[in-house]
Amino acid sequence: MGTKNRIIFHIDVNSAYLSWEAAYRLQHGATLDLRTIPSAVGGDATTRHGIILAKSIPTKPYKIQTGESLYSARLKCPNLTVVPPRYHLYMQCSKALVSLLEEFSPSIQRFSIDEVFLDYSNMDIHWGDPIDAAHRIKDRIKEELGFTVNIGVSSNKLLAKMASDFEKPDRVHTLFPHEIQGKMWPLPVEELFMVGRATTSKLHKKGIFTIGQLAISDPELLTQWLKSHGRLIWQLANGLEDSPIREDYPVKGLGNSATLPFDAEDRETSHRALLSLTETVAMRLRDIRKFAGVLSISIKDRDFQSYSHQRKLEVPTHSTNILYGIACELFDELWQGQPLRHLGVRASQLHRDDLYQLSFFKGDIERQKALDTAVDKIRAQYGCDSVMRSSFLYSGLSPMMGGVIQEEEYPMMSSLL
DNA sequence: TCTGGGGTCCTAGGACCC
DNA sequence: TCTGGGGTCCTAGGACCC
Repeated sequence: MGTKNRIIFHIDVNSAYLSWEAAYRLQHGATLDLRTIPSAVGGDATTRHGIILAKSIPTKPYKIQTGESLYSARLKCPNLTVVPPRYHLYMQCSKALVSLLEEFSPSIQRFSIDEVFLDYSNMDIHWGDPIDAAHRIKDRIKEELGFTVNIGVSSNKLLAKMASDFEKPDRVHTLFPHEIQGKMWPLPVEELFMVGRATTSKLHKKGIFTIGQLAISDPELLTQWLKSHGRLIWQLANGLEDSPIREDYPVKGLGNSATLPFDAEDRETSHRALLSLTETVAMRLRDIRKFAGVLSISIKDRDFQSYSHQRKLEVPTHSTNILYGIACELFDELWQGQPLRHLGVRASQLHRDDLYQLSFFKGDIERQKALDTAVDKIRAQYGCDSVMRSSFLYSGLSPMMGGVIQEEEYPMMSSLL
């Protein structure tokens, strides 16, 4: 990777879930464009998933935040139109976006479902001036896919990402190093990537309110005070960032968690929820041919207090039954008896699933593997609900909890961009 | 019926070893 | 005896991102 004269694009779908929903509905006969009215994509409050996942630009005056409860959003904006999410649709839209972008550069990093970095360095011989090319890309996405994006253009990923966050929608913005003082430093410090709620409040207490004030602070003092994070945000405030576009890199861990439709008050119900989550996690592990080296469970009680417990496995595995057994042991060691709102299961320290160590349990491993393989095949052919454990009948719990099964697992965001 | 679910990375303390 | 110190591994919790 050349360090000089890189040209990086950051493509950010405007109000992604909502735009995708609106585009899909228009293509299927709807006459009203959700993007033109105060509207939001939100979860189902009756099953305690009632939060705002995405909101339209006309909701701006109401100051509704993503992640806020529907209840509170409707207090702020009584005529808010809320539609339920369709994650499979959003993954298809994301995929279509990436496919289109791949025409313009071989070096692309999918940063999240709705954000992509594209390395345009040396691509001007094919597609011309970067700013012109960014406009053409943006316009093609609008025409061919039916939704708008912002494109940020700069010489590194951080600045490109900050640029794409400027005025929306359907815009191309630049933020080259010489523009940092004028365009980025006046912004509130909380708008800097990696400055979240906790850091914002600490910075405010020290009188730092803008990105510029952070940038001219003493990096040594920031480092003493906020450890490595202090140095990181000082560098980002100064536009100093040089990470490469990472086309593919290994997934570090994967997990599923869910807020239950009702509190789990007894051990059996919690175990059943853990089984449901473990089914999904283990199937995903098998799908990417990885063993879990560590299994973690997490719980959240009525007061939103979270606890977690994890264990390194003596023998890494992706067997549903073995992982479920460990999840239950971890749960029994962790749970204090209080009603639980939320449970999670997560696998980390992933290892390749070939070349596993010979052990006394090899016969058992092979037997578990044969069972899992059979179930995976049936589910692939007839759907996830074609095979389920009888304990889920009449339990009020889904046999495979945890969002969407991805077609391809790809790693999501890292703080290193 | 107020508060989701998917990730990555860092820190701090204790165990353990030399 | 009156209290080393460096290194690694493991675990829990918290910060951040979308």
